[in-house]
Amino acid sequence: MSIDRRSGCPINLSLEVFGDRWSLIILRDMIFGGRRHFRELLNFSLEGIASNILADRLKRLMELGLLTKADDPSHKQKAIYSLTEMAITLVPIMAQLGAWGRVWLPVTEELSIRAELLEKGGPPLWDQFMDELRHEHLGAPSKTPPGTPTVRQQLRAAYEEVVERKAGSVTA
Amino acid sequence: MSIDRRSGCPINLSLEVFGDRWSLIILRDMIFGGRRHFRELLNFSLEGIASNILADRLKRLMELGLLTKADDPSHKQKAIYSLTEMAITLVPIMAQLGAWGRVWLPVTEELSIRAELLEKGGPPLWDQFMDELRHEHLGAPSKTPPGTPTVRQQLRAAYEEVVERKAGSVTA
DNA sequence: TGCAACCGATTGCAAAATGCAATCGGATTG
DNA sequence: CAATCCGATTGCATTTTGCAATCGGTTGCA
Repeated sequence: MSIDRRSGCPINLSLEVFGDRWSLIILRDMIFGGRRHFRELLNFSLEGIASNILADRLKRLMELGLLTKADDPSHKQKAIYSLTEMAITLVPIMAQLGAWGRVWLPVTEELSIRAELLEKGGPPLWDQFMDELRHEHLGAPSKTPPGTPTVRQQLRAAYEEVVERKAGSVTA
Repeated sequence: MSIDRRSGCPINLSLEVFGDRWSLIILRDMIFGGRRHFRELLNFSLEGIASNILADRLKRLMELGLLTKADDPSHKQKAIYSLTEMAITLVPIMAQLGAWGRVWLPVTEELSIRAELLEKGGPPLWDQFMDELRHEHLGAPSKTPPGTPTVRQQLRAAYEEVVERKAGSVTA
């Protein structure tokens, strides 16, 4: 697939890649949620994506060079989707989108804590995260010293802490 | 208008605001192109937006709080569209989108020079630009010392320099 | 060996969004 | 007073979206 080419403007071309309601959501779930399989993306989707749309977008994202697909050696039917470098470098865009949404839109606390952390961490944290994604998806050597919590672990821990605190304040 | 609320995730909510092919294009033309009138947005649109879609998106962006509309005192039929603070703070997102598109997509040189400048300038330049937009659209006092070229002037000059150079290299 | 659960999709269909072309009534300009 | 410009609106065909059901094959378990 090649994109429309309405114009050669970088913002326009970026919009032609993910100027729809689902492409960036799928990439978000892969990047921040660590999803790698079709069913994970389908069943754990917060927004309730339909299977035909998911299939269509995965295909499109592969054709555009943002994802690759490989067989899962442990299961003859399973496919493993991986982010390409092109998709991994979306992290700063995701961070800015999250930061903006957190300020201006009716976000929930538990779903925005990750955006807050990512914003506070700034470019150094984004770089560390991208490095981890390269390790996870491209097999690149990891630069983070062993024992250090990964960015995704930090984000997950913060999320769970909020969920727990909110649950506690109701029952306590 | 209130958005769909598929989920309270900031990235999802941001996508519900401008996860379509035109909303961000219109905002881009207002932010970087300085467009304020319906006809300017319609006739100078690189991507060729249709008038019904433009009308629909302007209405939607107003309902979402990204734009305001006012009468043009010089012409009883003219409406002046202004960016709100909510829209002005999209500048970092625009910059990141431009930077990413410039790397990964088939941009043209003259249309990506502005993205390059914005990327090189980084957050300090974005802040200066947002300050100018606040002055232009919200009537805020300008912090930039008089005599300093505005960011939009710098971007425009760079664009025209490329266009001129490319035209020269053909005829020379 | 049988069967339920799971795998990545595909199909059919209705509803909504998109995009194009023509046109609206009023305001302004020459 | 005619041509042009103003911000839209209308009609209509095409495309995209989203939901629900289902596909053929694989796997895990009794």
